[in-house]
Amino acid sequence: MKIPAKTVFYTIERTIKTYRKFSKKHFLKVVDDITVDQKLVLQYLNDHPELSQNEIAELVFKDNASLTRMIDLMVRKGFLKRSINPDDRRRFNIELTPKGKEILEKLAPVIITNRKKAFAGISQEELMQLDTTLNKIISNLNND
Amino acid sequence: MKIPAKTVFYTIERTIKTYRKFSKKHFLKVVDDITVDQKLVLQYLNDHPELSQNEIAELVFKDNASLTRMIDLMVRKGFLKRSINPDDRRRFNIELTPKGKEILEKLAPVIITNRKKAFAGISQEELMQLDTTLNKIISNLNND
DNA sequence: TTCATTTTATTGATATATCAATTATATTTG
DNA sequence: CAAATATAATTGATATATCAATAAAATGAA
Repeated sequence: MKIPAKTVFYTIERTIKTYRKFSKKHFLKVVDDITVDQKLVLQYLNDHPELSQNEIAELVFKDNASLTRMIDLMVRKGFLKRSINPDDRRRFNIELTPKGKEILEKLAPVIITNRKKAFAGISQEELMQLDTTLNKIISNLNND
Repeated sequence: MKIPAKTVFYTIERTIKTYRKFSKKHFLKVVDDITVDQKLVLQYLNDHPELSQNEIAELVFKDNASLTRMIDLMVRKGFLKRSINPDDRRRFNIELTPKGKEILEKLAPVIITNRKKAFAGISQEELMQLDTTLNKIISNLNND
C-alpha cells in the first residue's frame, strides 16, 4: 500500500516536470527558440508593462540575477526592448517588440489546448480541491 | 472568482518551490553544504546501491549530463566513492562514504518533521485525492 | 540639505539544465 | 566472428539558479 505523505512531493515534482516537457514540445511546434519561462515573462510584461524586473522575478519564482540574464537574452533575440525609465532611473521600461507580441499570439491557442489536454476528465470541483490542498501545504510551509 | 484551470500549474509550481526552499533551510540547520537534490541522490544510492547514473537521473528527473556533474561534485565533497564495475565497464559502482551516510542519518529526522509540517491539518484522504488528481494530469500529458 | 539606508539592477563564481556530439564498452545480428 | 547497433557516461556550449558583492539611483531621517 502506498503512503502518500512519503511520495506526494515526488508526484508534485513529476507533474510539473511532465507539464513543462509537454508545453515545451507543443510550443516548439508553432514557435521556435522559446522556453516555457520566457513565454511566462512575455505574458506578464504584455499584461502589465509597468512591472519591474524584480517584480517579474517574484512572479515567475526566480531571482533578480536570473531575470537580468533572461531579459538580456530576450532582448538579444528581439523579443523585448529595454529603455530607461525617466521616473526612476534605477529601473527599466521593458516592452514587447512586434516579434514578442507575435509569439504570444501564436502561443495563445496552444496554451488553451494544453490545458484542455492536461485536465481532461477532471471536474471543476476536483481542480478546486487540488488548488485548495496545495494552498494548505504552501501556507503550512510559510508559517515556519 | 478564480478559474483554477488557469492557475493550477502556477500553484503546483509554487508548492514545489516553497517546499524546496523550506527543506533547504531545515537541512542546512543540521548539515552544511547539501542541496535537496544531492540528498535525494544519496538516498537512492543508499537504498539501491546497484543503480546506474542513468537510472538515478530518471528517478530525480534530471538528465545524464547533470547527474555526471552532480556525482563528480559529490565525490569531490567526499559524500560518494566511484569505482569501476567489472561486470560492465561502461558503468560505475557508486557507494556512499561514511560522510555520506552520516548526512543521511542527520537528515532523516528532519525529513519526518518537514513532512509533518507540510501536511498539518490535511487528512490522509485529502492527500490520497491530491495524489490521484496529479496522477490523472500526468497520465493525460503522457498520452499525447 | 546631507548622510545613511533602501531599492533596482548588474556582475562574478559556481552549480545545474539541456541538447548534441563523442568515447568506450556491450549486445545484436547477419 | 565481424559489423552494425545500442547503451553508459562524459564533454562542450549555452542558459539558468543561487548567493554574495557591487554600482547607481532614490528615499528617509537628522
